[in-house]
Amino acid sequence: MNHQAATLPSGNFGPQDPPSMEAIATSAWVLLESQITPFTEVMAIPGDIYRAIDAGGKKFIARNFMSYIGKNVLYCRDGTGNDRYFLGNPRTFLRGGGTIVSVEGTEPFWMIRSNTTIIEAAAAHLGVAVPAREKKIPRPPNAYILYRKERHNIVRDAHPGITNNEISQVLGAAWNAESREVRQQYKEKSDKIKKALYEQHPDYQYRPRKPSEKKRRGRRTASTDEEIEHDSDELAKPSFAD
DNA sequence: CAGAATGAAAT
DNA sequence: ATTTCATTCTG
Repeated sequence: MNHQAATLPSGNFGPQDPPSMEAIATSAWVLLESQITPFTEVMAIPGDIYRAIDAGGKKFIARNFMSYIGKNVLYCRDGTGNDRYFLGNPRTFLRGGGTIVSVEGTEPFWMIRSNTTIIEAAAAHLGVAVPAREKKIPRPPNAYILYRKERHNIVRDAHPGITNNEISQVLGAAWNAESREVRQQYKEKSDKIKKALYEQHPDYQYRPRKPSEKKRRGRRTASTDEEIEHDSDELAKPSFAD
């Protein structure tokens, strides 16, 4: 990191002496990237750096970060008085206690609960690859899943009162006993389905939830009383001091 | 939701 | 190496 924040040209510099906007954005990204952890959902960008980056650079950074968190992102100005901006998924901002207000035809604004003032929002739509409301695309079924799906009812009818778990055991054994040819056929089927999915959703990407916060929406489980999920909010959520 | 089976894909 | 989730449905 040879470029420090202070080194970055702040504000305006003539078009005659452009220190390469690309270089600025790139070094800014390098700097920002260092603050990314597996739990990062929101990135804090120092005001001077933010202002030194042009629209293209912001887009560039936004894209990079998007690929990190796999979510749509939005720039927001910090409303707590700190000279910095946040980049992250709108939902995360909401979770932090803020409110994003979007007036028709206008760019979205971000408001902080404790603040009556509307904070100006920066660059909104990154106008790309963000299908806005991309519904959750189910991951494609693998060969065995297809196999099981097919015979589920069959086995079910053949064994009154059989439980699903048992069906899984039965079909699991059947699957392993199946010839390579047969399994290969299902494999091809699954590949075909997968391929179709990728064609239909070019930007589809499997994104498993963070290990251990599985099928649990909103709540925290302390089954064994182990360490409670160290909230990814720690870093994710901009701290709003009242 | 857990769970049971397998496998793909992500971390 | 480990974890999620895709399929299905009862408990």
